[in-house]
Amino acid sequence: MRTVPTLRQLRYLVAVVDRCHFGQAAAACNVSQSTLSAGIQELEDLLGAPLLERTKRTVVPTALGRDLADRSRGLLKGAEELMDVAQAAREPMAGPLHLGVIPTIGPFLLPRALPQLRETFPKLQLYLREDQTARLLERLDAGELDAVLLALPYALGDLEVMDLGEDRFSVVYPADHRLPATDAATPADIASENLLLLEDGHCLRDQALAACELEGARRNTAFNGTSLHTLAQMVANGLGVTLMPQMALDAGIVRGLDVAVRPMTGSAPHRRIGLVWRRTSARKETFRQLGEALRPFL
Amino acid sequence: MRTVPTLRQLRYLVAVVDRCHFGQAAAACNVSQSTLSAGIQELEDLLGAPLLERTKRTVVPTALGRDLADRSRGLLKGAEELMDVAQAAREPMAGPLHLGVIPTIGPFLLPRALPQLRETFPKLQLYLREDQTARLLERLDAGELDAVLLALPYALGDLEVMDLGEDRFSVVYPADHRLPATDAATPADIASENLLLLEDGHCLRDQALAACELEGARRNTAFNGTSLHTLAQMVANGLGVTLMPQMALDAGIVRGLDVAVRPMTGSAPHRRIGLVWRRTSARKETFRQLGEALRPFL
DNA sequence: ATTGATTAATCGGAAAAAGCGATTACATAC
DNA sequence: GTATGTAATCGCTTTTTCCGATTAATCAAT
Repeated sequence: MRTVPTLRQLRYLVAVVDRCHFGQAAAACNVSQSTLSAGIQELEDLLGAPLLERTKRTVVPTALGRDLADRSRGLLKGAEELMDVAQAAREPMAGPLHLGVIPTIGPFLLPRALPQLRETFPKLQLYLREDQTARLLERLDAGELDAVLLALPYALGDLEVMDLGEDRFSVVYPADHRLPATDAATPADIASENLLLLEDGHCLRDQALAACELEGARRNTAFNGTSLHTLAQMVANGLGVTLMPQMALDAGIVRGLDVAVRPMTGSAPHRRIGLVWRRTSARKETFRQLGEALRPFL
Repeated sequence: MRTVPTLRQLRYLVAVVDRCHFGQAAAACNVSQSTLSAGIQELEDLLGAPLLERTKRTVVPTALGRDLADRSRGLLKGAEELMDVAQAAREPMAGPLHLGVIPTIGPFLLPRALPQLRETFPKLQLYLREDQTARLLERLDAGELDAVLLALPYALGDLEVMDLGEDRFSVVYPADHRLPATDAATPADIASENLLLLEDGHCLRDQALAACELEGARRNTAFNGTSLHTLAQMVANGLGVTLMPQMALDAGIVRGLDVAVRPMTGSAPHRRIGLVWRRTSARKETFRQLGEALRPFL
């Protein structure tokens, strides 16, 4: 069991490397300059190599110093995470939680679910960010978000997923449309129509096509909607038909519009709603409970 | 800047979680039982949550305790790595180094290079392991190897690669073969022959085929060699022709065999020799110097 | 039930460390 | 030169860390 540097020493190192100034680094660490200076020297003695060049009037970290400072940042972050894990274990449903949501879920699910969430978890401070899946996952990876509420299937990286349930697609078409008013629409019905979809980047676009076993390549791209509300308007104006998730219909997205809605036959085309988080996250229990609380609203 | 646990406390936690016994854990940490006991309590106070269940006579870690112990192991390992990085910066070419080598490089390159390496880097303790690329990379990932000497192209993960140079393929055929004794062989020449290759799993098999722009699918698989030496014997016995890297020829693999060797025309088919290591490795400078020292032997 | 053995927690005091303020040493700017 | 800004050093105090001894609790054997 070798002697290793203390986190305190590493914190000092990081502070100096960041600022190239002992005095300021000491202030940032809330210790005196002499204390910090001594700490750095201990570290250099222990490692047996210089970490800082003190020539001239300025301090410059050596290559080794920079390398070790980088690694130290990681270690310090890991130590902070320990605190987070413990805090989350003590009170899973308290504190700030940064949640990402995609635009085809957020506006429909959250207005219904949030009041109940606030009541059930009064100490939870929920910060929401709405964006497309890819960008939310970037932020999740970067640690800016704690979890993301999105639609599956989607090629996720090394994340943990909690499946919250399915969300079926229905066909929305103009009320005076020639489609026979039978119970359910078939993929063939849709294939013969002018199918309106969200613009590229929305996962719903690909998921809807895949779920209905339709080819996306030869789609009419002249009429791409920027939101599900836009799409509904476009259908009401007779521009074509569209696929709409049940969640949006439940939220009344076609209320007041002169359109008709039909379920789809057969394999019950749907997307799945999932809550995902980093495999290393400190708050898995928090997410699990959050997911359970959201489930009834699907 | 929050208060975080000390590495010392984390070491205590890991020791207890591993052994479920304060006394043994204390002994393993070279401290008294009272010291360790106090350290654990500090940690529990700091985190505000119990890490160990002390009911009955036995100690059982809580779920949180296990989780934190896992994370702590990572942090402690990271701290040890700091020491390694510093040590490697002080004396790059000293200490133990576990190097993996593939079978189509090791037996030809190392006998020539090792004496010189030993002389140039007398303090380097080189431990060698010979295996196929895929398995070496697994061990590299697991931290059992520090670096791997292999042949490219190969689909590597997130590794750093140092290119050491190219290694050309030549055609080896029986001395009495009908091939005209022109200077160089073409891919077409080879395509019409019974081409002998190493058995599956050897990267050389695919690399040779790719470099010569030959399709591998319809190859005769009845005669797969288990080593380049075997292949050379098979050619001498008139079973077909084969592709041999220059490195093996230089090492005299066909010496005493009744075969002929011809270079290949055109795009000079070759594999590249590379030294790879983990992007997070503590000893990049060591590997760089090692690579430079190996280069002249290609 | 009593005794003995094992184990973790607790306590008092010693040793080590971490920290501070003041001072020194050094380089640069004026 | 002198003033200024900076890091290193020194003496001293406070805090932390650690140990050995003791206590309290549990379990096993009698």
